[in-house]
Amino acid sequence: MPMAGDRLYALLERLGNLLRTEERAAGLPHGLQPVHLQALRYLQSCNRYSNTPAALTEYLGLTKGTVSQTLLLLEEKGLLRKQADTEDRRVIHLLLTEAGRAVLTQALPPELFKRALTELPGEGAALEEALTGLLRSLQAANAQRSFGACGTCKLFQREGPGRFRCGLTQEPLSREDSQLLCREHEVIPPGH
Amino acid sequence: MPMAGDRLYALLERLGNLLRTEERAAGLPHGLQPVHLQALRYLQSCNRYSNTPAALTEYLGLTKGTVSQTLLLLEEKGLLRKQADTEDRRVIHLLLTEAGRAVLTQALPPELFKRALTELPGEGAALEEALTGLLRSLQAANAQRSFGACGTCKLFQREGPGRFRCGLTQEPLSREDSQLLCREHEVIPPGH
DNA sequence: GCATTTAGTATCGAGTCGATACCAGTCGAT
DNA sequence: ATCGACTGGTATCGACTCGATACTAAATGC
Repeated sequence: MPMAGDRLYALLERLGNLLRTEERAAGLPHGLQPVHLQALRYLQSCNRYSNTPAALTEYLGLTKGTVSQTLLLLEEKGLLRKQADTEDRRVIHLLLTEAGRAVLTQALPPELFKRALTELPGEGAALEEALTGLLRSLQAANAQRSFGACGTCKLFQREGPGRFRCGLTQEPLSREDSQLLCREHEVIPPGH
Repeated sequence: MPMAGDRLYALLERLGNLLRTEERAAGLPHGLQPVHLQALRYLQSCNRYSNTPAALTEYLGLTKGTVSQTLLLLEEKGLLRKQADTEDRRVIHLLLTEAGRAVLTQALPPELFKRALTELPGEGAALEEALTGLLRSLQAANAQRSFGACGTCKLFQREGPGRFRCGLTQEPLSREDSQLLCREHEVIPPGH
């Protein structure tokens, strides 16, 4: 007698497999593996504090050695370039090149996925919310960072229309900044 | 400007990665890879027509050569045994051994996942339905089989309380049969 | 009977991934 | 100011996945 959780687990696993298969196919023309596309996509949507190998490692949930290899390949293909940090000389920033951005817009998100989404009954908002909750629970259980958008962070401060500030670094933030993923993101606790 | 579909895509991808990581950890003590656990789980929940290498290949979305290797390893570890079909001597049936079942009950579903699920606001039923719809769309777009439970098939016939029949093979089905996954499963079209 | 299709296996190479070890830079404590 | 602990990143190695290709054997269709 399968419990309810088992079905949901199987469902998520199957969806994950399908997405991986699609990513594999999407990356094939460029000689890229699923994990390469994921790395590029992260670098496209993270803020300037979170575009380092260490942050990417946490995001992907892999070891730093593995990620280092991935980055080597992406650099060889000319899809990103490395830039040393001026403050901390151990840190390296990863910047997408034009070629890298071109690959992304061409390969992701898969066309099939977008089409399937339009046929979904009802708005995707509720689905998105439920999945976000599940992801947050799993991340908390694994002591993982949440990597949410800056504007949804506990430390995000509104100072006026279009004027924001990060409570951690005290830096001012633009509206574009507020939509980028941040490594230091902290979920706002449920009790508002 | 990220569209709504992009966020959902990223969400599913991240959840998939997390589940893979957990499966990796769960299989490690047994020397098993994520795909091995997935194979065992499928064989546990499929019906007697669908426990063949070919069916598993379609379910996992891999090539038959790859799956053949996976099965070789599982057989060496004594987690499943192969049984030749009596009708068609090309086909082989895959049966879990006691050891195989033991691994499954021990390793899956991950404890962390179950706990995270209990904290989900509202029932998981709606979430399950939405994800099933999405999965069906993607499967249809990829010309993939649905692998649904027998009792949800277009060809499933009810003949009385607890008495069912398969419209394809014309065989009688028990209540337990009706809950198993079938390779020949066909989704009931939306218009009821 | 002969060609075609289907189920499954064998082998090879590219590439992921974790483990381990290592180097360089930062930070803190005395 | 030097020592030690820690952090960011790289290098190397082995186990394993996965697709591609080629192959055998059995069923099927004409």
